[in-house]
Amino acid sequence: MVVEGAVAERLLDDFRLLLGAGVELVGVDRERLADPVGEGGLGAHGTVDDPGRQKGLRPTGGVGAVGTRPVRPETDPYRGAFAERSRTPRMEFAAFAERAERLAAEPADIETTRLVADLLAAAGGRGKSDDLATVTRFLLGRVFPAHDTRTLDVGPALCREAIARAAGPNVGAADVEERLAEAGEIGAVAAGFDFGGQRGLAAFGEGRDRLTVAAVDAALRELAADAGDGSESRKRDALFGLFNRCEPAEAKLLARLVLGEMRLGVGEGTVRDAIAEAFLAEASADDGKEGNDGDDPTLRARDEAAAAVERALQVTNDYGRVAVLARDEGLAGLRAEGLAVGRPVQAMLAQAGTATDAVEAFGEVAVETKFDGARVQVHYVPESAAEGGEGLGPRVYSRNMDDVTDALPEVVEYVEARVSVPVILDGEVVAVDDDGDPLPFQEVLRRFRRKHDVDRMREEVGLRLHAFDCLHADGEDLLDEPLRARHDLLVDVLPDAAASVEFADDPEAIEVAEAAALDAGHEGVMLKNPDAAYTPGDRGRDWLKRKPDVETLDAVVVGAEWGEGRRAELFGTFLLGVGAGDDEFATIGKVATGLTDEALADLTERLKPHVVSEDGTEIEIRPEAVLEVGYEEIQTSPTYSSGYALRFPRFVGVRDDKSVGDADSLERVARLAGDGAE
DNA sequence: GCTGATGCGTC
DNA sequence: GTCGGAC
DNA sequence: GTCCGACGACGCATCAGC
Repeated sequence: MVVEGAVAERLLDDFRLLLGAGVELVGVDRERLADPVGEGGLGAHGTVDDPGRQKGLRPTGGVGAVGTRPVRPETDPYRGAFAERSRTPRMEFAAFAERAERLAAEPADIETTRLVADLLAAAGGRGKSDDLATVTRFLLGRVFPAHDTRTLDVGPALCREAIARAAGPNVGAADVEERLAEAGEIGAVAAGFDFGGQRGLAAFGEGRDRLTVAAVDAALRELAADAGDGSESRKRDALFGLFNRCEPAEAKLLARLVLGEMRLGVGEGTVRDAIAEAFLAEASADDGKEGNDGDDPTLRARDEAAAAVERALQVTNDYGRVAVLARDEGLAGLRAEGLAVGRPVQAMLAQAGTATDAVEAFGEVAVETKFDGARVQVHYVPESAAEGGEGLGPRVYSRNMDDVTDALPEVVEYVEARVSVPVILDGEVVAVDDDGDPLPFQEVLRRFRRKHDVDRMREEVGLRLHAFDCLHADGEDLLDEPLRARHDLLVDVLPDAAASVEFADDPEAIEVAEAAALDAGHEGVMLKNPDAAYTPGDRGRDWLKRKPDVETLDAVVVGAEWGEGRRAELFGTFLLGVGAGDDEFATIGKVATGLTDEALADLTERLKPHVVSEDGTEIEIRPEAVLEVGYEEIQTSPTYSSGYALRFPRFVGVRDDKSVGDADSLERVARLAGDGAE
């Protein structure tokens, strides 16, 4: 184990604190001591959550801060919760790993939810420990909640190196890579080495050096906070130290955790339901007396509990926090987590659908332009509208709730100039040229998360906000209002600038609108239910997105990569080329989706004999097979030799009727890229 | 100071 | 983002 | 319907290494 100076210092502090506080050493559960001493005290204190250590702003709201009161980005509602961390037994990382194994092995949804609920209950029995938030996030492969700017900055490469080091002097990064190719999954690779488990630091506390969930969490938070010169090797050291203390099952979980790929078959939906099941069961039971199958009160209560958890997640986007809230404050506490200006909400999402689908489902359809940009949410409390307090300058959040305000001064100015009441707006930021015409999505990317030279780039690529929804206006929360009403209010708060909507009740009219949108250079149209509420985070049927049917290209397979996970035994990706004369092929991208298991197996078998060379993950394949590949758009590419790449490539079929010479040519691709018409 | 590798987040 | 598979 | 995982391209930020 490597203990950095700061950690060591804190360890000592921690110990002094314990003694200084007059904690009785006699008769104290030995586990209470084993934690701060044996494992280095990494997780035994609240300092890791010190807001001062954060890289960026963490704009949040106080509990129940509904209405127009701005929430200062500087406040941190987590502080209180973590300040009271108890020094009580912690869940061992091995125990978590063991339960994770069982989860991964469980195929049935309902049983999975129960297992997760059990795990949450074990991690956070009320008043016993505070592993609940951590375990909840870990289950989803996260150390930090989604709405938190911190990142580990540890990816596959660094992880492999750390594993190699922990595996011993005879193991190099290349060996790890080889095993990865074999196993198809980093967790299995990590579990395959003997890292020494708990033997390493047996000197401490009679061999009690087992990793705890809290220790892993704290170590990863330390690691995330590191930056600057030498940080990469320090991160590698830290990770190495952790692996060194891992039994195989723990190593597997740790590797997956740092890469955010838990592969437990447990996602957000499962955790959401499990939180309700674990901590709101009493609420359900209270309501549920007798059962009549039509409207079973037990079921209704369960739905209510799940709904309360869901709503709290929509506004906080922090699974750990919501789990704690559900446990400690129940339904009432969850329901108190309302909308707050200054705290981003999950964005409402759309499914694919056609004009006919929309008309059939909604009758009258709200038709909007689908812009090819980046989704943003704008929160603003004008100085003049702040009740007594200060206003909140416009804050702009990405779909993932990252604060992107600084990169988008146009949006800030635009909103400041027009809006005079507190608002939460939903919209899309698009890149535009000097005439205001839309530019390709790639141009948006050049601006979106930029930190440097924002003003200079502004001259080159302009941005424009198209606001299309309003979640809060002048003290009123609008989530439950129908789209129609929300749009009316949007027009009220942004008089000359709200994105336009037109209403249509037949598919032909919608198609006309779609053609007009495409003609103007946009991506397609959104078809929305005018009577639907705004359901954050939901990809339901109330919003449909309609884009032109995919175009296809016949391309030659010139390479492949081995798959991971369920595709470990197969090629998972195919490198594509188009004819560039003289039996040469210029690469134009890779395709990996759209293949059924069967098609993938067939292609793998068929192409294996044509493998020319294998270099790490890269496999070169003799041009032999032609694939029909669908795509959304042809982009210019700095990566591929053709100079072009396909956006959203997907496998459509094998063109057995075509030889490689009949595949599409670079010439044709260039023509298609030119103006979309041949 | 520059370049390439790596990681992250947008679609 | 897209898509297939499992439930 | 919903959830989950196995994957695509791009551009910016950051760090290592020259």
